Amino acid sequence: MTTAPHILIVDDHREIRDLVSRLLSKDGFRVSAAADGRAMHKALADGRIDLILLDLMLPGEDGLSLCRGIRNTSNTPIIMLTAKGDEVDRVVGLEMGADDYLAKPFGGRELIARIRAVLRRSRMDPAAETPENTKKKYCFERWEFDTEARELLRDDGVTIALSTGEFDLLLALVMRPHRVLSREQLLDLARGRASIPFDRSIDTQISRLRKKIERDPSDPKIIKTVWGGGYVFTPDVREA
Amino acid sequence: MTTAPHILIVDDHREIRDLVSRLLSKDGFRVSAAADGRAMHKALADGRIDLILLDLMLPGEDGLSLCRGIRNTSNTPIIMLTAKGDEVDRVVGLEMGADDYLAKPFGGRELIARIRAVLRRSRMDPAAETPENTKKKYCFERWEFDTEARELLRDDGVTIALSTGEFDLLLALVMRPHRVLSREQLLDLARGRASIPFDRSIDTQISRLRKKIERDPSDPKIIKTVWGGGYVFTPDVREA
DNA sequence: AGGTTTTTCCGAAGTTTTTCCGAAAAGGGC
DNA sequence: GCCCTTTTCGGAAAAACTTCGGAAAAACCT
Repeated sequence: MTTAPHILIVDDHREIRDLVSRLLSKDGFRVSAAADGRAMHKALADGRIDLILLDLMLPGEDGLSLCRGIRNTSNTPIIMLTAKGDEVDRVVGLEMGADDYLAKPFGGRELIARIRAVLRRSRMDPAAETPENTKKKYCFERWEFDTEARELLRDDGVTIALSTGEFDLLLALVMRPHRVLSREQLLDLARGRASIPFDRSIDTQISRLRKKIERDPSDPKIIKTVWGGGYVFTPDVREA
Repeated sequence: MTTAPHILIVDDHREIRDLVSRLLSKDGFRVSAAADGRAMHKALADGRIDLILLDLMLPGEDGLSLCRGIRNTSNTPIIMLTAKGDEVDRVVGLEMGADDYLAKPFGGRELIARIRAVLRRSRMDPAAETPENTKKKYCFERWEFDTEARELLRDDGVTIALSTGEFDLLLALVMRPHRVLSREQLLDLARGRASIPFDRSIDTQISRLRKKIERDPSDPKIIKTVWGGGYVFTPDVREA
């Protein structure tokens, strides 16, 4: 994140606008406020807005309609705010193109958590431009891990091919050396999914990775097991 | 969560405290109670609290101010309790960092539902980085305790691996140096569970920890025994 | 089909808890 | 202070419990 995200709060109640503004600025966001659709469009035209908090109930043109309007011209993330946790509203809101939905009253921390989540998703979405892909090669021990060719090159010239899963897992590990990563974290980092109760797929994958990179897979030196914790990538990593 | 969440009720009325305590224990929660801010801070320091029920009106420092204070040092979820459903209070409460808000009188069902909801949310909060977790390393005596790699590094370069239990226990101690901690507290802090009558598991764990970090495990200098009291972590701890 | 990934399964390995007993510390009477 | 009793602690050993590794089979994906 290079600069603080700019959030636009659209709500006709002054207290809510003030409250949210204070909450968000205190957390380091830049904030603008608008009381109605007109003001919102003006704010959108004026500056780069990273996310819109949009009240469902607004005088004049309501939130749903504004939401649809915004979606026609941009895909700025939108979080809908609504007075009651009405399920129908939620479905409609998400259909209209909102990215998330929050019922009032909401805790400040929840609001911020949701904003972060939506921003994270929206930033990842346009694919490609993650820091993970910018680096080309990682060196550790006797290996050179080429993320472009998606293969491992040993110092004696031997090349080892990696499957997609092996590649993703190794990348997740190599980017976070010396840190214990739980299976859950690894699953999230390497596969982007949550774990189910008795998920052993990470173990299997680790096992296959070890067979490829460890000198003695039964006594691993590179990827160590932390009993009850997860796995650690222990060597120092040199980026190239 | 593997064990029952520990809830702290802060209210100056004895009846409320007792009522809520009974209500929550019956539902399987572990409960502590505090009558004022002082007692609250003590309870927070003494054990692992998963959620705080905080009355808005308290003698001495009021709930809002306490809430803000807590937020400065941790992000333990807070549910505010208030005598009247006053809108202003709620706005202020949420701004101060409360996660939810409940007007008295409230039903037991509702209280428990709200608690569950807040706990669920806080558990999946991706930004659940408490100040405790942000700290990476603790130094004491000849040791550097790396909480990310989950290992101990001695000044002569030797590294010692720690099991989950040893790690949790050492972390609980290191975060509270110079304080006598009872077995019960340690069990709560390190394992998040209550103790059973003749529980010696903490003793055994301490013994194993001593073998790893004490120069002479039979004459411990770092983790000292307080006869009839518990254990103290005596060295100064430097956070890094 | 062919390679890859996930799930299942169970023995192996590692950890934690409980049990148990002798040792050490406090308390009390003399 | 000294001896005896009671309580608490340390740590070895055993038991109980969890987690891990890896083979094999099933599912998945093109």
